[in-house]
Amino acid sequence: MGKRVRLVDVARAAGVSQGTASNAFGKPQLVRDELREKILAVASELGYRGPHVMARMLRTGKAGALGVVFPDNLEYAFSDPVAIELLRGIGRECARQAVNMMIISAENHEQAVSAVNNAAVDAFLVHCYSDDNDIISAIRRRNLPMVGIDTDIVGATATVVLDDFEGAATAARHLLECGARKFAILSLQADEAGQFGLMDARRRGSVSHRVVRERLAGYHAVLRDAGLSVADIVHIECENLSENVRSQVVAMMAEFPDIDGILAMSDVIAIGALEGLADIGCAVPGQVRVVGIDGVARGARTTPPLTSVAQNSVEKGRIAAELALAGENVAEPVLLKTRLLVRGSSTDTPAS
Amino acid sequence: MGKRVRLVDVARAAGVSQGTASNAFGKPQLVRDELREKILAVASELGYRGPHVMARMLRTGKAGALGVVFPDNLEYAFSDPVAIELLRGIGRECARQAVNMMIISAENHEQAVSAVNNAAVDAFLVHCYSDDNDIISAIRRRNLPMVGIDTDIVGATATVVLDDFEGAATAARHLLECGARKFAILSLQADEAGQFGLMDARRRGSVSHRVVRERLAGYHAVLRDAGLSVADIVHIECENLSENVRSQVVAMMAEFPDIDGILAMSDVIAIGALEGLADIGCAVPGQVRVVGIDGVARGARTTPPLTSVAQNSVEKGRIAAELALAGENVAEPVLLKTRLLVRGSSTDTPAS
DNA sequence: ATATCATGATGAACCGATTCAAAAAAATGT
DNA sequence: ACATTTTTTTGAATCGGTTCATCATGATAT
Repeated sequence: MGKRVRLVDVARAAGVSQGTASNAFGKPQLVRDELREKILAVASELGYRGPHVMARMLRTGKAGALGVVFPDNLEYAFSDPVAIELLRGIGRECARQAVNMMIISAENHEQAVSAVNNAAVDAFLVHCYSDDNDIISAIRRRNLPMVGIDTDIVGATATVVLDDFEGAATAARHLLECGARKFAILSLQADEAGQFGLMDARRRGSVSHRVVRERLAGYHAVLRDAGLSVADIVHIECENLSENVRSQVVAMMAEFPDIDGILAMSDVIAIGALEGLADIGCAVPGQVRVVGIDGVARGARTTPPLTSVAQNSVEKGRIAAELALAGENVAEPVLLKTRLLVRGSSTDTPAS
Repeated sequence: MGKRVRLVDVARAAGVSQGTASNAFGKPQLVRDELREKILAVASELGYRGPHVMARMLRTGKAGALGVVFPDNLEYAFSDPVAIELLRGIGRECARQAVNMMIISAENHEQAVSAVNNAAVDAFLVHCYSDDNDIISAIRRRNLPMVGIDTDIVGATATVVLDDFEGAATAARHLLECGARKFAILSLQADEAGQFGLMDARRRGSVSHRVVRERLAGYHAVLRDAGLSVADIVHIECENLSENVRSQVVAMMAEFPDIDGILAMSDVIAIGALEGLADIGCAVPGQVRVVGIDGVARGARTTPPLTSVAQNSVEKGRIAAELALAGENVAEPVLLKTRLLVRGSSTDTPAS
C-alpha cells in the first residue's frame, strides 16, 4: 500500500527536473528523444500511472468535459426518443472534439443544484428548462459557457431551437388541407409544474416553456387565418407519455365528439392519441386526422403511420455541443428548419 | 476582467483564516452561525463563486462522477434499446448517490484511451468489451474500481452479467416445445472485429465476447439434449441492427428453406428477422418460430408480437453502478435471472 | 477557584501537476 | 575561435482549495 507515485518522484529518480518530466508526458516534442525515453522507462519502473487527472485540471483549468443538464428526471430523458437523439448528436460532437460528456444527474432540485456545482466541466448544455429556476441560476453562477436547447435562457452563450412557430404552422396548414375543421391541440406541458388536462385561456396565456408558447402561436396563427376561432379549439395539456395521452384522448373524444383534427406537439403525444382513437374505434384519418411534431422513427411503424413535422434532433444536439465547446457568444438563436413528413394519419392519399 | 476571486481573498476580506472560510462553505456546522453568515456575506459581496471544483477534487481525491465506457461507437449505444435501459439504471443509481455520470466518448480506439485517461471519475463501468483491449488496459492502469457489465474482464472489481447460458437454454427449450426441429441461430458479433455472415465451426470456437459464448453454449446444450446435431444448425453472425439482419435473413431462408426455428441473441436481431420473414411471406409462427433475448418494449408491438427471454436491463445497470461506486471487490459475478415472455412469434396459443 | 471538556478558529502543510522566464548546452554562421 | 541562434533543461511559482494538529475561548463539573 505504498503511496501514489508522483511526477516529482519520477523526476528525482530519473535525475531530471520536474518540469522536464512533465514535458516528457505532456509535450514530448520539447524533450530530447533519448532523455524522454529514459524518463518514461523510469516512470514505468516506479509504477507511475501517468499525470494525475485532477491536478492537471486544476493547473490548466480545463476539464475536458461537457455538462449536459436534463430536466428533473433523468429516467425520463432516457425514455424520450427525441432526447435520445439529442444525446446522440451531442455525443457525436463530443467524440469529434475528444471531450467527454458529463450527464448531470439528480433526484430532486436541491440535488441538481449541487450536481451542477460539483461538475468538472468546461461548458453546460441545458435542455428544455425554462428560465426562472434555481438550477439555471446555479449554472449561471458557474460562469461557464451555457447553451440552451429548445429554451431561451437569459444569459445563455447561445441558443439552439427549432423553428417552432413555423413547424406548428405547417402542421396546422396540413390538417386544414386534409379537411379538418374542428381542432384539438394536445400541448406539451406548459411550465415546470405542469397542470395536465383542459387548458383554459388563462393557462394558455401564462406558458413559460418557449417551445409550447411558440407552437401554440404557430397553430393559432394559421387556424385564425382560416377563419377559425381559437376559443373553439380544444386545448389539452399532456404529459409527454403515450400511455397517459391515450386515456386523455379517449376522454376528450367523449366530451367533444366532433373533433376532426388533432395537432399534437410531439410524436410521443401523437402516438398516444392514435392509440386512444383506436381504443374507441375512431377512424384515422377518416374521422380524425392526426399530425405530430418531431418525426421520430417509431412514427413510421404506427397504424396508421404518423404524419409529422420532422426535425433533426441529432443535428440539433450536435450544433448545441459545438457552440458550447466553442464558448463564443452567439446573440441570435440558431433556428433549425422542419420538414413535413406526410404519412397515413392525416390523409389517405399522401401527396408528392 | 478581474481575476477569479479565491477562497483566500474571501478569508482575508472577512478577517478569518482560510480554514474557517473553507468550513463556512463545506462544513457549516463547524462554524459559529454568526461568523459563517458574515463570511458568506463577504463572499457574495466579492463575487465569490464558491469553491473551485477542480481544486476541491485535487485535495479530496473524489471526483463525484462515475465513468461509463461503451464500446467504440457511442452513437450505437444510444440507438440500442438495451443500452438505453442500462443507462437508465445507471442514471438512477447515480442520482440516488448524488454522483454525476461521465460518458466516455471517442471516435476511435486511440482517442478512447486518452478519453479514459482524462476522465475525472471515481470508478468505471465497462459494457460489453472483451478483455484483450488497450482501452481496458488504460482503465486498469487508472487503478480505480471497474465493474464489467455483460463481460468478464480480468481485474474487474465486480462483474454483472445475465445468466446467459440459462437464458439461451430457455429460449431453445421453448422453441422445441413449439415444435421447431431445424434451427438457425442468429448470433451477436463474436468479437471486437465482427465477421458477419455464416459462422463456421472454427469461428464458433474462437468467440471472445462472453455473452455470445455463453448463449451459444446454452442453445447448443438444449438442442443436443434433444438429439439434434450442432453441425445441422445454421449459425449466422449479425450486426445488432434490424435493417441488416432483415436482409441477412432473407438470404438465409433462400439457402435453407427448411428452417423452422430461429434463435436470436437479441430482440433487435429478432425483430430484423421478423421483418425479413415478412418480406418473403414466410408465416410466423406457422412456418418459422422466432424467439429473441432481452424483452425490449418494442417487441410487444411487432407483428406478430415477439416472444423473448426477458432481462431487466435497468436493474442490471443500477446494480453495476452501485457496485462500482461501492468499490469493493466482489469475486463472484453477479448473475441476473431471465424470464420467458411468450408472445405470438413462437406459438399461436400462448400458454399460461 | 481549579480542573475538565466541548466548541470554534487558526495556519501551515499538502493534493500533483503545468508553466514560463531564465540558464545551460548544442548547433550554426562568419 | 568567437558571436549568434536554436534547442534543452531547470526551478520556482502557481492553480485553489481541504485537512488536521494545535491553540484559544467559554462552559460545566468538582
